[in-house]
Amino acid sequence: MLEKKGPSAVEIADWIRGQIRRRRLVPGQRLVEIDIIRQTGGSRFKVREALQRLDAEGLVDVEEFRGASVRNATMEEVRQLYQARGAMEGICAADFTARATSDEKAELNAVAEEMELCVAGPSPEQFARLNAQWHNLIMTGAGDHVIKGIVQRLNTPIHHLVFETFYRGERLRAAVQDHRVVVDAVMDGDAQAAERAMRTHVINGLEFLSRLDESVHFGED
Amino acid sequence: MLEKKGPSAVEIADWIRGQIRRRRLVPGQRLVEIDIIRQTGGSRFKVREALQRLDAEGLVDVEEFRGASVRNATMEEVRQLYQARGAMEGICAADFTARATSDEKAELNAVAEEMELCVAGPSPEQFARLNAQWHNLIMTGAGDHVIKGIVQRLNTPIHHLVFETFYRGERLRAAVQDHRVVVDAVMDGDAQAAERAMRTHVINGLEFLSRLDESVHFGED
DNA sequence: GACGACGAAATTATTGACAATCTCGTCGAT
DNA sequence: ATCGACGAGATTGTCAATAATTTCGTCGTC
Repeated sequence: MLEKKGPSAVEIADWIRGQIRRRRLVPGQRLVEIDIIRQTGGSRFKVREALQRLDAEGLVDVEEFRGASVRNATMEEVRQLYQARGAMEGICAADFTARATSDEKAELNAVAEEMELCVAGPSPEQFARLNAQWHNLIMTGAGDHVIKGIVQRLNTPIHHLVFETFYRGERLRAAVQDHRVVVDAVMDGDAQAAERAMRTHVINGLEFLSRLDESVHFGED
Repeated sequence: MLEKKGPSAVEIADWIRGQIRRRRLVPGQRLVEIDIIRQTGGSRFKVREALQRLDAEGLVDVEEFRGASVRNATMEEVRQLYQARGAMEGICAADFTARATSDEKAELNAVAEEMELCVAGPSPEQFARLNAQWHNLIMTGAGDHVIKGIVQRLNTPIHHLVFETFYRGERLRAAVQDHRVVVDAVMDGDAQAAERAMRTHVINGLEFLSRLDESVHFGED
């Protein structure tokens, strides 16, 4: 799976995180050490260290003598993760407005325009890729690398939920409109407005998800 | 050190985190496995798992074949941690306003009043204890346990910095005033105002620290 | 005296064997 | 047929021995 002779604990954790993001590992599923050792080629020490890292992140649950399993986030937990993410990405939007170069702002605008075209095409994967690129551009251009790291860790448990919403055309259209408001504020140099718009955008995603949850309850096991 | 026969990785991590918070372990200092094993009574496995947890938190730096050392936060890192903390505690203040019981609000007010009396007495430890209690009351009463967990993890690298500011009378008086504004907004039921006030309060702490840093540079090694 | 190669000491990483614990199916008594 | 005790298998926890790597002091050469 990994070509190097000895993957580090971080690399193994990344691998497991990737499996969870792709839904190859689903909430509640047990993570048996031996299987991970076989699939990653890591030593037992490294695998257990990786599991502890993920437990510290809140992504898996490690219990004494019972091993690790993928944690199942409750709707309340999801709500708080979205709230936190909205607040932190809001900060980044404000910092981006104040600190990003004009090249970076132009690129942000370009990606937003590409997403506007992508709304029509029925490709959630493409839209999700552009969406991640757009959000990352802002956090990187803002220079808030610490906050970016926090957001990305917070995102893992809700990653598939975000993706889920991209199958709904109404959500795509709303997201594109939200992005436009953010980009406009950035271009105007209005940091406060950019922050508000970004936070609103993320909370909109949460509320869309809540309505979905009420009718479908796809997050249970 | 710990009375139980086998402390878990979480307990060892807590112990190390406590040592760092008390400045018994300072940034740059190396964490030798054998020493931690002797002091905590944990097994080698558990100690290494604990170090990985702390590395995931960003509190220590684990390098291949070189072991762990306490990370040294830059001023820019501190700024981002404060920004994130301010945003998240702001959310909690809003949620507290909307969701806390009147008993909890009364207790918050009581602690704030106790702090006002404590400004005169020259006991930074007592003030710090009350301060932590006040902030925790809000996060707990808001029901935002996930966010509370995030904030507490973010806080560790800057804990001693916060404490440092409590030796300055001007900071104590300013903090007490900030708290008063938050409590008033909570009592008025104005969630938005509570959020703004809380965020301002945390950012004020950061700015006080920045001014301190410019003149003293006590954070270097 | 400065510089670099060498090697001993310290520390971390890996491995295998074994102990402790949990899970789950089976069997027997009522 | 139902319930509980028992035990085999699976999985995790611990320990000790060894390998791999870094660190740092020493020595020799220029």
